[in-house]
Amino acid sequence: MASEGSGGLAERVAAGVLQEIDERNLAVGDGLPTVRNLAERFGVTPPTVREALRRLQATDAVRLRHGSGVYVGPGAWRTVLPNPNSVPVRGEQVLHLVEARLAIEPGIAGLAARHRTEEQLGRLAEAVEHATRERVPAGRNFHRELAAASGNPVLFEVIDSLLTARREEQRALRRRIRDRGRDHDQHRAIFEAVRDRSPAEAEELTRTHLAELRADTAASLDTTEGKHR
Amino acid sequence: MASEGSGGLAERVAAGVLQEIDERNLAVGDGLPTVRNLAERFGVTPPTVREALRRLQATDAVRLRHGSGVYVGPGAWRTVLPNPNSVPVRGEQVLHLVEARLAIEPGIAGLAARHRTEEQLGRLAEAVEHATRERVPAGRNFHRELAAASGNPVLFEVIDSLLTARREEQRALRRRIRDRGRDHDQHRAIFEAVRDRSPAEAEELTRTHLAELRADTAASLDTTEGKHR
DNA sequence: ACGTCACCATTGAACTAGTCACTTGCTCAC
DNA sequence: GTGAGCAAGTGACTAGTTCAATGGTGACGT
Repeated sequence: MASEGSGGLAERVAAGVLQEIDERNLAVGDGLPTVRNLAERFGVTPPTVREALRRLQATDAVRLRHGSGVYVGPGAWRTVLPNPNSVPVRGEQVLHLVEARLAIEPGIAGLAARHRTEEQLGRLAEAVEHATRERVPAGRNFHRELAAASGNPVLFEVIDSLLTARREEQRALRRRIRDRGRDHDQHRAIFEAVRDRSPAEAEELTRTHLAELRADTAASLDTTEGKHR
Repeated sequence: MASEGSGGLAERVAAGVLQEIDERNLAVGDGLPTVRNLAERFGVTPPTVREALRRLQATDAVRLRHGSGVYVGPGAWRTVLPNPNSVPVRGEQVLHLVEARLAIEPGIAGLAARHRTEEQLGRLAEAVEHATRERVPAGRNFHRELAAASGNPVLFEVIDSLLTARREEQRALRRRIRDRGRDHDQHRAIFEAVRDRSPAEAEELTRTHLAELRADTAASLDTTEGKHR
């Protein structure tokens, strides 16, 4: 009796849940009805609802907390996502990842220097400070905040996806190849260019920063894979 | 009895399936074991396997064909994906989408002019010709081939994601605002710059091409939403 | 000998019914 | 007031079964 949409039942339920999130203007963290409730609401059984929720969970559109409930996640409104299914990856791909950032991020830095707000600048400053103080991972947060300061959420999502993808491989690589000091100095320089609204300078600093990262990555790959190639 | 990994059973099964795809060097289109087979192999029941497969289906890592079997999809090795759950979107986001492309694609055109192979050039030429001949959507294929010619699969995935996301909204917009003739001329000009290995020219032509698209999109949004804002 | 079509085994899709395990909040003893 | 513990609610998973789509196989007609 149900409307014969396209695709399976689970897909239609997923679309329905998403539609409800949109119509009721639910925000991230808000709770959804229980699985059983959704099941009878859509005229299907719990396992089918679970399939639909798994599909939405893959893109972080919903979050399932065992024993608690189903909640809205931040992935519902994104246009581009990192692949949540990390297949082990060839070293060559890590290099492609860095080169993609080298192609994209300088322009973003330029946009950030032009369109940043005071609040975004503050968050960027905090990222620089935090990394200097704590001596932790550093890079990830800085580059995310830089992308956020561009004012374009889609660009932020792209950079966020590139930084998230293959995070573990990147971490393993960077652990042995980079001295953090230079990273921090370069980050600070980029920050200052953004603060002073100097697009060209921010762009160029970001380009050299990532070019060095690429060179280090390539060098590391040579020494790592050189023996069996 | 199973190893207490992290997350639910379905998540572990999904990881296991993915691992098997990787270990057995399966290619896109290859068939996977049946649901029942996978179920007993992982020591779970069919519904749980189905949940895992739904999760993988969301990113196009596997494809389920009713009555036939489960097959490997192209999404298993991607690093960035378009959001498969299209929530209706505000017009402002469409503008952000175009502006993101404006920030990213010129650099890609430059890379394509530098690193293109003859085969990639041929595919790009075919995209231009096909659009001119058939008078069909055009843009999508051209920009995809252009990104492919950059030689960086990650950049291709980024552009592909931006073109896929909100495809219907973009189509609806472009239908009324663009005369295809100018699009084709500009595409052809970009193609010639790539063919002649002129990075700077390819970059600049792409920039103006997308800048015009952005302007048209912005104008269209004004007339569309102007009345109720 | 060759092509066409009906048939059927295989396989995914979904349901029903039920058990298990985790979370949370409330109650009650201290 | 505070903490331990109980109990209701909820998601996670199982087991067995029915339905529907696919794709190959073999009979049939040409």
